[in-house]
Amino acid sequence: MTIKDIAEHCGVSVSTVSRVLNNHPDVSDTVREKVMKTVQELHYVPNNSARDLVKPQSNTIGLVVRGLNNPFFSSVIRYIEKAARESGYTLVFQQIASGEDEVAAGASLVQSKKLKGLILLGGCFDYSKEQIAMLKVPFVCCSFTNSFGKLKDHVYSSVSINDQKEAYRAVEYLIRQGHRKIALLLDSKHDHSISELRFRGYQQALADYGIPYDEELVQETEKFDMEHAYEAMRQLIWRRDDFTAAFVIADSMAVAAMKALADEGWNVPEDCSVIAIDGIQLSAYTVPTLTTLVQPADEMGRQAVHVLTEMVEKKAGNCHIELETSLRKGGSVLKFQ
Amino acid sequence: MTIKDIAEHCGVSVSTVSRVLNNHPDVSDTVREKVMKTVQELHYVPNNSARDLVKPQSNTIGLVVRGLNNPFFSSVIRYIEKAARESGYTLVFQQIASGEDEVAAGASLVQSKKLKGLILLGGCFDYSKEQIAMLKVPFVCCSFTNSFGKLKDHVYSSVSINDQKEAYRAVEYLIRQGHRKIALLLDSKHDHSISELRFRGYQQALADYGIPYDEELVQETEKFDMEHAYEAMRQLIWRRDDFTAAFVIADSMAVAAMKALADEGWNVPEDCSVIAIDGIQLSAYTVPTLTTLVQPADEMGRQAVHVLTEMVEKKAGNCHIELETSLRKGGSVLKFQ
DNA sequence: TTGAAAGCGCTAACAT
DNA sequence: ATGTTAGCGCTTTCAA
Repeated sequence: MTIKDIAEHCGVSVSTVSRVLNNHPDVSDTVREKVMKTVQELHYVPNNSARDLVKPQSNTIGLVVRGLNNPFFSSVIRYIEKAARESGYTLVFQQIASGEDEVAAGASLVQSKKLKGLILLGGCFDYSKEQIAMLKVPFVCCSFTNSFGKLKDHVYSSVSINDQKEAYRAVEYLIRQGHRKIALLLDSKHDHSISELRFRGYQQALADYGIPYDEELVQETEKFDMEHAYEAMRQLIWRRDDFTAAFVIADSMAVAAMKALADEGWNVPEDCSVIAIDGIQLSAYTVPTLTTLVQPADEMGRQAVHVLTEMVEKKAGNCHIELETSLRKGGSVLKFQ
Repeated sequence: MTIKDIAEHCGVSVSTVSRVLNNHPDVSDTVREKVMKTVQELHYVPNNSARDLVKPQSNTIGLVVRGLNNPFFSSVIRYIEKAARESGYTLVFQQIASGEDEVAAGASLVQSKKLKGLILLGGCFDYSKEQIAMLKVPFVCCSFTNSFGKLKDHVYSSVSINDQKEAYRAVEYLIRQGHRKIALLLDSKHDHSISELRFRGYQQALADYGIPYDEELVQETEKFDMEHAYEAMRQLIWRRDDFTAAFVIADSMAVAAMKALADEGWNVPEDCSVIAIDGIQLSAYTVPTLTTLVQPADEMGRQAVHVLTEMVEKKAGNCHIELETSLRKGGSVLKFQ
């Protein structure tokens, strides 16, 4: 079933059918209707490969995800797929291990699939110009920005929260509840990634409120992972028992940390308040409900696609969208007296 | 950068380059090496659209997911993508709302993208022959089978647990712990889907152990969703307070149910034991840890891809793989005295 | 072992 | 407003 069959059925030429299919204006209504009807009747579906071959680019955008074990990403992916589909794009989707190079993976995907654009979800923060040059299509960094690289703002786009600022808000919230011994549970202090940014926010909040930085209260998990977060929290507890609150850099890790606290006989929030950033659905159903700064996953996904398609369709250039979180008050934070 | 450029660079014809690229045997080693080297140097990546156009089919398989708000599916998707990639296939991925027809969605995806095969994750249980005929490529039902349809086993493949049997096991486990007043929290009793199968397992376990079926202990949530599960559990509690255990058909819903119990002043497991089926990572970190029958998400994903590629490559025909869950004992179930 | 050439289904320039 | 036709990049006969 090809365009030729349709043409023959209607007694018109292939180009006319093509015009109808592509909504070109210069086709008579009679012909247009007839073609449309035949298309319906014969269940004709255009062959995308042929289309892609002749068109300079396809109608496909790529999504390269780093760190799919982050439940927060799952929901962002949902919204990205939804937005892409609704904008008439197909999504090809590839996840990569944390050690791999998402730019290289993306570049090869772009070339082989003739992608119109790329969304990188959860990537690195230090791309170089050379790496970017490999990509050759518009791309959007989703949930992160090039904070540690030397890229100029106008060579790439991003949609994310301001990690440092939001971490600051989280810690500030604890401080305003009276806490001064505030532990921090993070991936790594120097990973040139989200973790490092949130670490800075933590440090700055302490500094601004005149609380001395205590290195022993900062616990790295090494890996972004509930298992490691659980273990890390236990280690922290064994080392110190004088903190009254903890900021954990992600909801999933916070859930694991609360579990570790409970297993060690600590009550949350009476013995230790916990706050995090993300706002996954499940952390609203823990006991107690996790207090967290909710990232707008839906808007993040939608904006990522929107920004990308605007660039792809040349309606707009690169831009950087900074989203705000919203505080979801749970039961995991208590005023400290 | 096309095959022609490579050919010119090497002073050979395009067909020779094509042969090298496709691992055809009849190419001299000298030429083969030279071509390979040039491909590397020039960073040549084949244009898939052109390839797909000339080949009867592409190297792409499709994944149609129904019900992405199920966290269990997130991990299955991960493994499916991984397995597909490692087998040399690209994955296009589309989610559909619960009201939509995944077979129609799949059929159109197949035709437009020239898919070699399709994986349906979390679909209906009552496909008809006519629907299946639309698909035209091998497909695998992942996490479900055609239990309520009239399909013959040999016209489709499936990879899933035996929902009825596993539900039976879950309830049996509670009974063996001494429980006799066992509540059930499910999606719907008659949805021709997983929910209904697990409902049957529940009923049968009760019957086999001589426990009368008590309709009031069965609570439907209407929607597969934590919010609805939470509300449903509260309704159940308001109606009855004499059950000592509950079987919830999914981990995510069980977490919400435990929260509802806690919010109503019930202690889990002292006042009510809870067991579920799925085994998502997060439910291992609730307080208490959820006791659940863990579905092997990794094997499910891997097998789905394996079964599909075997069919696609004509190495094997349709088959049905039944996976077993494994009991993960948490703290949510207590012996009833 | 290699090359020449046809053609996959479609779009768009060009012609009418 | 519609038809004719040249390719898009690749694979695969067929011929050498």
